[in-house]
Formats: sequence, C-alpha cells, structure tokens
Amino acid sequence: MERILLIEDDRRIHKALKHLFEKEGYALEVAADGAVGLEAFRARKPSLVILDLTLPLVPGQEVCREINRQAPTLPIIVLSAAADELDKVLMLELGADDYVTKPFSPRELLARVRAVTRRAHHASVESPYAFDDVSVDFEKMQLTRSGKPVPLTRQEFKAMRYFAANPERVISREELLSEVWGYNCYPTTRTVDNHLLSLRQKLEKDPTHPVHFLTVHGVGYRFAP
Amino acid sequence: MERILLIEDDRRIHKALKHLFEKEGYALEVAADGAVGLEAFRARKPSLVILDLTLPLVPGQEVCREINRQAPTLPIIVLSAAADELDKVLMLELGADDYVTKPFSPRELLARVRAVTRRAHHASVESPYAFDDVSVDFEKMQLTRSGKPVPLTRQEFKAMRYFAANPERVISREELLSEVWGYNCYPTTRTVDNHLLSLRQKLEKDPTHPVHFLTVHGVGYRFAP
DNA sequence: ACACAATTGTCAAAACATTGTAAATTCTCT
DNA sequence: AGAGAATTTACAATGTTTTGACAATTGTGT
Repeated sequence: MERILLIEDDRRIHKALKHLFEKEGYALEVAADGAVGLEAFRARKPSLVILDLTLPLVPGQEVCREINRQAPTLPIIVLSAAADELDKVLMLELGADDYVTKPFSPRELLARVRAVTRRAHHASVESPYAFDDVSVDFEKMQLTRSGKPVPLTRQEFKAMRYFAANPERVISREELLSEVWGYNCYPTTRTVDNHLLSLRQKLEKDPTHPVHFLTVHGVGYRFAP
Repeated sequence: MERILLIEDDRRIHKALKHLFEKEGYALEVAADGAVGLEAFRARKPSLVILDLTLPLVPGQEVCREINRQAPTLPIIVLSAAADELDKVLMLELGADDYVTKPFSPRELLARVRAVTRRAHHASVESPYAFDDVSVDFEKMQLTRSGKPVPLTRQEFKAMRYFAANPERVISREELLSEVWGYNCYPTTRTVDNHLLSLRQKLEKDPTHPVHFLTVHGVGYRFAP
C-alpha cells in the first residue's frame, strides 16, 4: 500500500486529509514538526511526502532539501500559506515536485498526489465480496448474513477486510496488529483473540467449531472463505 | 445532459470552449456579462457555472456570491486573469468550487469541470427527490413532509443533498465537512453532529430512534431513504 | 499415554472513545 | 440592533476496545 508522510503542524489538516486519503487507499502518516518528519521519513520510507513549509523548529525548506538529498527520487508535494508568495523555481530546485497553496481542498491535494505518483489505483478486495452465506460490501461498510444485516464494529470490519484480502494464508497476531491496528499500537495479544471471537460469533454457524476463521496453533489465524 | 453556463466576456474563450465542450457532451450556454449571467442562471438552471471574475458591469465576485446564495450546491468554477492569492481565498469563501487562472488550456478546464461534477455527484440526485413522507426540491430549496413545508437552513440542505446523492453509503464526518462545508473550512466535528440532530428532529418520526439518518459508530453516518 | 508447558478461548469489568444533546457563543445578514 | 443560523462548549449517554483472570486446548518430550 502507498504510504504518504504528511509533515504538518496543523491538526485540522491532519484530520481533513486522514480520512480522504485512507478512503482512497493510501496510508497517511503524520509528523507534526520537521525533526520528527525527517525521522519518520528515514524510519518509514514513505512513497510520497507532503510537506508544510511553515513548520515549527526546522524550516520546511531545510526538510525538503534534506529529504531530497537522501532520496532524490522520492516525490515531494509542498504546502505553503497563501501569504508567502514563494519562489516556485526555488522550491522545485529544493526537490519539490509540486506545490499547493493554502487554503486547498483535500481533493485538490489528492488529485496532485495522484498526478505525482501516477500509479494505478488497484482495487484489491473491493466490494462486493462473498463467502458462505455472508456477503460484505466494503464500500458501504455493510455485511449481511443470509440477507440479514450483521453489524460489525470498526475493528471487526478492518480485520474482516484484511482476512478477505489474504485468504487461505496464515496471518500472525503481530501481522494483524500492525496491519489492522496500526504501527504504533501494541495491545496485548488477547485483543486479537477477542476480536476473532466476535467475528466467529457473528459469522460462524457454530462459533466453537469455526470453519472460516481457523486458528493455526502457535502461528496465528487463517481465513478460509 | 449536463448544462454549463459560461459567464465570460471574451469571445475568443467562448469559441475555444464551445467546440470542445459540445464535442464532450456538454451543453454550453454563454452569457457575456454578469447581469445576463444571473438571469441565465435563474432561467436555465445549469448544472455548473464557469464564471469569469473580470466582468463588465457587475463584478464577478457579486455574481458568485449571488449564485451561491440562491443555489448553495451548484458548482462554480472561477476564471481569473492573475494568479492572485487573495482572490483565491475570497472566491472559495464566496462559494466557488475551483479556480483556474488565465491563460489556461480548454482541456485543463474540461478536466476541472469533470472533477467538480464528479465530486458534487450532481447528476445522481434528481429533483424532486423523495423518501418516506418527505419530498425535496433541491432547485427551489424546498422540502415538504407529508405535504407540509419544512424549513431547512442552508447547511441542512447541503447535507441533505449530499446524503441523497450518496444513499446507503457510510459517510464520515470528515467527508461531510470537506464536501458539504467546503474547502478551507475545518469546523469541529461536533458541528456535523448538531446538524444531523436538526435533520433528525425535522425529518425523523422519532428523532431519538432515527430510521433514515443512521449513525455508524466510529465511522460516520449513513442515509437510508 | 502422561505430565507439563505453551498457546488459545472465553468472559466480564475497566478503560477508553465516540456520539447525542442542549445551551452559550459567535457570526451574518438585514 | 436584532433575528436567525452556524459553531463551539460542556457534559451526559452510549458503544467499543482492551485488559486480565481463568479455563480449555494443543503440542512436546519422556
């Protein structure tokens, strides 16, 4: 999955972008200042960076130059306040691939991201998906079992989606934790089990003898459609 | 067919756009100044307006504001001579949906038109629209419930419209904010809840047990006609 | 087959997060 | 200035996730 690193201190922008980009299949990671941003860039190796110029501590220009030096091919989109009518040429020389002035619409930015990455958007598991008497519409976030709607919680849905995307493969708890729960989140392993429990109770005919959500002892779980 | 109203005094632009847009299946109507433009807007009910800022007689800003007031959901794309950032901010506040600076290529404008219409899902809500005992006329901005008129405010209307255009789909607060509230606007998410509250109170039989405006915990809202 | 260790299933309480709601405040038009 | 709308605030109500105890199960070495 495409990982985007957003280096920006305005939390409202985090919120505004987070949802849209995740809906469109990007993983958006956020860093609130330049130092954290550079660190995150090195640690997470994103496939694209969105960088605010007006950052606390380290100026955005520095960050831009540094990222560009370490990863010359990594696309960078720069955000700048409308006030500082900056030098576009200078930005491009620092390694930026495009720039957007605030205020901007999340969708405008998304369009630029698409343009810059120019990468086909693969619809991996997209709806509708079905197994047994269960059918899942990921787009609408609805799941029905023999026609009747079954409410799933957010985490259950995420887990279901991940299983659907990786059928028949054994998936470890650690993998589920990082893929479904997110990187910076380390709940007890019991958490995963409990969610599997709910999935079984909601989707298996006999929850104590699961047919679809199988456990592979000592390794993890396997989804058999 | 999608009807576009072009309010622009430069005849060369008329010519350049007319041909391309009609080839692409849009009906392009032209008004050469602001007064004629407003009249045409009222008479022809276009599904999108392309508006030049530097108009004779009535300034484009006025026209934009007026159109936005009468039809808050009608997409407006603004053309302006200079890349003046102040204008961009102002325009978006006046209700423009996108902004193209001259000189531009007709194809670029076409792309923006496509983007804006797709975003607005304009085609997918026919007016009058009806569900349950409610019927909505989005063009006249009127809503009746079992025949009796129910006054909705602007935001409520916009939200209603967005829900109607996206039935059954889970819509997050962020999506509502960026689609209904607009570009450079990041109100608290509680704002959305309060508007949902009003919609429920005005349109649900039992506002505390909504049937149409459902909440999907942890994700957002879903409209079920 | 047996005991033992490690892993997993299950439940319910606790911790946490999200949402509903009304009232207060700010904003925007007249 | 005043009315109505939009937004924020504050808190209550609700729903979800995590945790930890314990039971049940599986795997391993003898």
